[in-house]
Amino acid sequence: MDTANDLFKKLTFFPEPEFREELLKHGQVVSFNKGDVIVKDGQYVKFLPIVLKGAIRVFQQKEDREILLYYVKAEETCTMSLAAAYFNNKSTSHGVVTEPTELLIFPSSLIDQWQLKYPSWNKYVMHMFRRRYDELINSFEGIVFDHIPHRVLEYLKRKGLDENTKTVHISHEHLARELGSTRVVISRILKQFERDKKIKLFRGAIELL
Amino acid sequence: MDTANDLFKKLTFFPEPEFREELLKHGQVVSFNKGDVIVKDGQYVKFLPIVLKGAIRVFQQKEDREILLYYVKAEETCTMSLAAAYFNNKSTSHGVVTEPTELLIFPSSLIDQWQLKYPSWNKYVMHMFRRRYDELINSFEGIVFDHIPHRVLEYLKRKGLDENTKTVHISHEHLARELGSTRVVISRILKQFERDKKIKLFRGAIELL
DNA sequence: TCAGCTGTGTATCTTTTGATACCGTGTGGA
DNA sequence: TCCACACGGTATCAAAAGATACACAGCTGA
Repeated sequence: MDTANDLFKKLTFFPEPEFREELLKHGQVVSFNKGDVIVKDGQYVKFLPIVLKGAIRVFQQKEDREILLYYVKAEETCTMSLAAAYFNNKSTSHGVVTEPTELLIFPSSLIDQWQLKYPSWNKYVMHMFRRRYDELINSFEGIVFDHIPHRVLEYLKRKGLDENTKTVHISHEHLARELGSTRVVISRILKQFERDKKIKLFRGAIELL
Repeated sequence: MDTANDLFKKLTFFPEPEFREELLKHGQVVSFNKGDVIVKDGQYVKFLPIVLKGAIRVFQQKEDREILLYYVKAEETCTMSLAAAYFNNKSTSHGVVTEPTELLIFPSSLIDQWQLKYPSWNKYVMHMFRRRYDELINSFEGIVFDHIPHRVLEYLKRKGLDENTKTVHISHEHLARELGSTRVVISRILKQFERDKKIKLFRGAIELL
């Protein structure tokens, strides 16, 4: 079992000794459980998180639907929070923990100094921005070009790989939210997949064949 | 009539004298005409552009359709180029000039130094990333939630505002590309708008009422 | 144990969008 | 002048996705 300190040590992409000292000095390790809300739309971002373990689901809410932006996973940070913190803006997104999660959090006020002082941080930030942008383009592409059945299958496969399992635990309702569709449509598609022997359906779970 | 030097002077958001000197020393002003290709998918990005006047349309191409990412307008830079240059990656997008355009271009190799040396550049980069990301989210939202007619109207209104005119010069075909749809669909929708007295159609142009 | 909630299956209907095809009508250049 | 080509109108057909409604099963807490 890793301690928070072990996890911290894994952040090897910040090599500058001086920086690592600062990270330790100002950083604070905090734990969250599934469902905990990290940030809400409209709040100022006082702390910037780096995920040590677990995942944060970041999304925007419009009327009754939501737009999934990305998941912040181990070693990553939340670019929406980063930008909001950097510019002292309110958050425009929600961040919710989806599994037991440990975060390393820093006062937002440090960010702009780090940007100038530590090349590795600078690179890290650029990398995260680039990555999030590419992810969003990908989703975008998916919506524009691919039909929902295709996207459903993609989602399930990726989730299966990520969690290294053949059984994905998710409700049709939730799956619909992830893909920006509605429950009935997803149920219909999944049932067809089951008839095609591509998956097997259970209450709250889907087995990949 | 502004000279390129006048235009350069407008970049007041880079106040550091030392930085301005460097900008002048390494920067080069180049002109392009409508249709000129600035970057292509697969090319290395050797120069980073800041638009002084005009606009660059940045998009990705997949099979026969394209995804519009953004327009780089005056005082802006192209984040895709920036990221590609920073990481020495090949470009994954195309950039094409859509009107007579003047660019200030810099050798890509300078970017990471600037990031650390000049706070104003750092802020500028963060700002651009933030902005592009928000733009993409907006398009995303549009596609997920809004029907095409709504998006067509939005597009026309915004374009009308941008160019301070009631008559937008664009073909149905081109409009379809901008919105990721097809010509027939757009023609159908526009015709309906005309019947509803929302617009008036001309060959190659649309008047807003 | 029973009420109520969540999760799922399914039918019906409508709307939206896309695909294809065909036909005009300007327009600019040979 | 005439032809090729870009532009635009429209009809027809099909597919995709959403909305709504209803039924029923499993689970959970009072």
